[in-house]
Amino acid sequence: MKENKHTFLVKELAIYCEVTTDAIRYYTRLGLLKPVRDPANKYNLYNNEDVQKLRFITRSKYLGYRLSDIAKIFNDCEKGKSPCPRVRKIIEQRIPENRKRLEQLVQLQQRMESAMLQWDKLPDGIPDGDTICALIESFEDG
Amino acid sequence: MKENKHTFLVKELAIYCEVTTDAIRYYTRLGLLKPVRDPANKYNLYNNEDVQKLRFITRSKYLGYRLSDIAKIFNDCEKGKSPCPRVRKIIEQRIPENRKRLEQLVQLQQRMESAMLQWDKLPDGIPDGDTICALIESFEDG
DNA sequence: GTTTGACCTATGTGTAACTCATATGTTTTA
DNA sequence: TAAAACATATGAGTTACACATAGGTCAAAC
Repeated sequence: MKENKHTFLVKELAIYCEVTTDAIRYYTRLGLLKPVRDPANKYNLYNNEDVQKLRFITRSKYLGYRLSDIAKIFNDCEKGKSPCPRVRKIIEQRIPENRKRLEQLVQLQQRMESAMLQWDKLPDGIPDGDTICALIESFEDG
Repeated sequence: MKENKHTFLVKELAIYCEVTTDAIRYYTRLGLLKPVRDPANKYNLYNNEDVQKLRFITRSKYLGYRLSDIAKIFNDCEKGKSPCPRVRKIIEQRIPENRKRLEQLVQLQQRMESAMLQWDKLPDGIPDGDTICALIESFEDG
C-alpha cells in the first residue's frame, strides 16, 4: 500500500514509463487510463495508479494481449473479479492463432525469396497486351 | 491476342476467379478494375482484361505485394513503362521487412508459450490494490 | 508586460484490405 | 405480381497508434 500521491502531466508520464504521449492520450481516450482533470487548466493529471496501469498495458502487449483484452481485464478488476481465467483463455487461443500467422509468413518469405532468385535470371519485360508484369506472371512455386 | 469479348457480372467474375464479390467491388472502388457500366441498369460489366488483372492481383498478393503496389504497377503499364524494376525493388525491401516481422512473431510466440507454462503452476489471483493480474505481472522471460 | 517556446487540449485523418450492414434499384422466377 | 436473388453506392468496423490542425496555458526571457 503505497501512499505516494505524486501526479504526472502527460509528458512526464510518457518519459517516466517510456511510452509516447500519443499512446497515452490514446489509452486515455479508450478509457484505459483515467486521469483527473485539473480544474484550473483542464490538464490531465495522472497518478501512481495510472503508472501501474500503463506498465500493465505495456507488459500485456508484450505478451500479445490487445487493448480490447486489456479493457476487459481492467473491467474484471473494477468488479472485484479475478481477470486470470480470462487471461488464460485469451493466451490459449492467441497461441495457435499466432502460430498460424507465423506459418503463413514463413511461407510468404519462402515465396518471396524464391521469386527473387528466379527473377535474377530474367530480363525486365515491356508491357504488351498479354502481359502485365513478366516477372510476377512467370513466378512458379513448388 | 485473344479476341474473346465475354463479359461478367460481379458474381460471375467472383466465381470464375475465386474471389469474393466484396473484394472485387473493393478493387473496383480503388480503380484497379475498370468495368464498363451497362447503361440500362448501371450494372458493372467486367471483361477478359479484368479477369487478367484480377488474377494478377491475386498472384501479386500471394507474393507479398500490396494493393497500393499493384496500383503503381498498373499505372506503369498504362504508360507503356515496364513495371519490372519497381517490382524487383519492392520485393527487395519487403523481404527484410518480413523477416523482421517474422522474428518478432517468433519471439512473441516464445513469450506466450513460456507464459502459459509458468502460469500452469500458478493459482488465479483476486485483484487487490497492488495487483491487476497476478499472472501477467508475475511473468518473467529469459 | 509581453512575447516566445514548450507544453497542454480535443478532434479528425491516415494506415491495410477487406467484411458487413444499410438502403435501394433490377431481374428472374414461381 | 410478389418474392428471391441479384445489383448498386456508401459508411462503419477492424488495430494501435502517428500525425496534423486549431487553439488554450504556462514559465521564463526580454
